[in-house]
Amino acid sequence: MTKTKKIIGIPEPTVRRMPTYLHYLKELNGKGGKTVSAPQIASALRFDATQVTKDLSYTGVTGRPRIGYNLAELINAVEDFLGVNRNKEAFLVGVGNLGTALLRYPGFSDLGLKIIAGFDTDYEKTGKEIEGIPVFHIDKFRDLVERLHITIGIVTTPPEVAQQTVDLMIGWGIKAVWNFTPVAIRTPKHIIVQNTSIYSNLALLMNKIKQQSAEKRAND
Amino acid sequence: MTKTKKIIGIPEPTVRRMPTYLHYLKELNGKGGKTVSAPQIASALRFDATQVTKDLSYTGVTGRPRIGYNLAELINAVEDFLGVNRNKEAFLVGVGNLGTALLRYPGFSDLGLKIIAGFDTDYEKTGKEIEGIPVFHIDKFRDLVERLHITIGIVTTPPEVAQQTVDLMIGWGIKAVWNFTPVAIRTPKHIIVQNTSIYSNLALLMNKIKQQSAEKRAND
DNA sequence: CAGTGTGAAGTTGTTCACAGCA
DNA sequence: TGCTGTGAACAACTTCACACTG
Repeated sequence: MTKTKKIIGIPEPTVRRMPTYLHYLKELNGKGGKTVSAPQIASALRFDATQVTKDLSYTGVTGRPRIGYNLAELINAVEDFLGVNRNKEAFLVGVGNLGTALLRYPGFSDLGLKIIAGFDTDYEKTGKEIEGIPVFHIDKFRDLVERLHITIGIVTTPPEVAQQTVDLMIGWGIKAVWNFTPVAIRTPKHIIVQNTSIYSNLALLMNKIKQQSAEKRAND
Repeated sequence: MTKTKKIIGIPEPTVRRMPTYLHYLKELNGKGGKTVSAPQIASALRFDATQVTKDLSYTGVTGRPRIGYNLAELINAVEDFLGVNRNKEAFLVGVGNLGTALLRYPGFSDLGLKIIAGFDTDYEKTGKEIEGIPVFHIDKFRDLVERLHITIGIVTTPPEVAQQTVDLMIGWGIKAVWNFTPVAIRTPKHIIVQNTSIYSNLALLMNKIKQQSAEKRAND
């Protein structure tokens, strides 16, 4: 049997919401909370209570009626779900504005990602460290990926060179790509790609604004 | 009649995809293309062809069988849809790593957003310019919002102060908030909020990686 | 035919309704 | 009574099927 078994099947929106839960739960924990209920989470986060229950059920925790979930246990379960402990390492290519900001960003470790090095083609940018993370010339990428067994590549290059950068990265052994450019990247099917476009979110914002003013106009 | 009419009702995923279309269409245009078909777009972007057709239909353009869409016309329609021309102005609060990167980001104008000024509480950061955009102390916010009629606020503060920052901004006249913190912000219902969490995307990436290794293990 | 455009079917995600429990 | 947990109804989005056109 060659058929690939589908193992988990967690709804994508659920995964998206997990970091939000984690953030809130940690905040609660910081305030000394011991238990938390789904309705409580829902009202704080403006989610639907049933949805919270369903989402949390994917982590495997089980709560108690009238009481809710044990906070520490729940935090652990969510962290486990997100794989915070696995502590994956990544390389980042394209040390421009966005790339630099990501290198400086302290929060990735909260979700178990550590950026080990940055790379660029511009010799002006290489040879330094940013927040303790070294920036190398792209020439070093291949060698370092192999030696350090890095499998995740973050792409923050200009869009024009995004595809060729990813092609190279994959050739050099990268298995998962986090793409911050607006380019729709082509990869072999076994490569994991996560696109993160600030533009999509901006488009949503602008559209909401447009819609609201249209409604206001219509109701005059 | 006080009932609020629902005017448009465009699917959110469609709005999200629009900037991707726009980017690809402009690229095509740069190469001298004159027409483009939905299947062509779909194969380049790895989308479903019917979905492309449906998405584009929301812009109001109409294509021709056997030929496709007029490229220039289509780009115009998509830009119009996204409101690129309306050219909205925004203030940004929290000139840290991410805030600085956003101030430096050249691409927002592609979608009609212009960041006019940055604000921070830290006097170390104020009084300078970043990429030509002045950074003021938060004390100046209220006055400038009123004088310049700014309605969009971008929040890149530390999470701990995100809620209070937004409360202030709204008190001072901001109508739409683009929130880059992981905090679920509470606002009056007439305020527009767009959350953009890098963590959600990272969670998605990590989850895909986890799932893939689970599948591989299961198929051994 | 190779494309547009659309109504209908299928799939995925959300919300409701309620059984079970302490 | 206030919560968990779940099966069923509902809503949103995607994909399919096909009629239509130059």
